[in-house]
Amino acid sequence: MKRRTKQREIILATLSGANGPLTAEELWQQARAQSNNLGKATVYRNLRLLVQEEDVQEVHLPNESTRFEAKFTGHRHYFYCEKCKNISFIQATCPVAALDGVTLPSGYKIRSHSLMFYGLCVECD
Amino acid sequence: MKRRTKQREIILATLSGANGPLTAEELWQQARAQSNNLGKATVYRNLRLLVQEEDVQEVHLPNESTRFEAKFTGHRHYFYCEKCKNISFIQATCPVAALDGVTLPSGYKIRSHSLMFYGLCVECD
DNA sequence: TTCTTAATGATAATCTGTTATCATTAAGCA
DNA sequence: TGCTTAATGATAACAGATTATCATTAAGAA
Repeated sequence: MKRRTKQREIILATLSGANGPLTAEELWQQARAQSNNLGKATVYRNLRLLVQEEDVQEVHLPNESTRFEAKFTGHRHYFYCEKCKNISFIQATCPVAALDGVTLPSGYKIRSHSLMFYGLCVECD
Repeated sequence: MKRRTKQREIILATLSGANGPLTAEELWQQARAQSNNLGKATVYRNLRLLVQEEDVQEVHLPNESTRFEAKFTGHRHYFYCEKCKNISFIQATCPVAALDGVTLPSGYKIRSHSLMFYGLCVECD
């Protein structure tokens, strides 16, 4: 039977507390603060499991390896700070949402989109 | 001294003729049609060179390895067809451009953005 | 045309991210 | 508490993309 482990709790808690999507590596580094001999394989194993169970979702961003974030049902975008290199969630009315479901003049039918901003975050500006 | 080779011409011509950004692998496959024993290392070498000289630019898209396209000075977006998996350029007024240079309420200063559409292309719809 | 050497093609090596292996640990039912 | 076995931690193995190596080829000045 499936077991509820301390490690999985920590992994999910770390993701839930993050203010942006994390790579497996970043997650491992942060989660180790709670469980100092946490194995990297355990992080990958649990991420796969959590994604299957839909408690966690993958995020694919330009020029970045796969990131993970705790389940979020809304629509939001990401902000990459060119100085500190951190990626955080950003709250802003989506200026593109109106296009979803639309067929462009060229004949392409849009089902969804991915929008990412680059610039300077609050701390770095 | 730097030499103008047949291989580099073919690589650049292939990129210029493409209707979307290509991965090094795709570029290699296509360019080999013109030069059937073109080496993959040559493709990588020339891509690096062409990027340095700014005749070619890299494009980083979500969940995709680095792609390359011939220099283009405007602003455009990409369309990923969920059926045929091809990525093509798309012409559309940018609904996000107005945000560039803007500082959001949260304090994030936007310098640029990356917008990508997912859906069905003309051939697949 | 000849000659120098930049560039090439083939392939081995490297790097990064992820998965498999396996002995050991611990979740949680009896 | 004891027992079964799912899950873990350490590490080797793997996969894909990119770079280095090196003998060979060919660009282009003389």
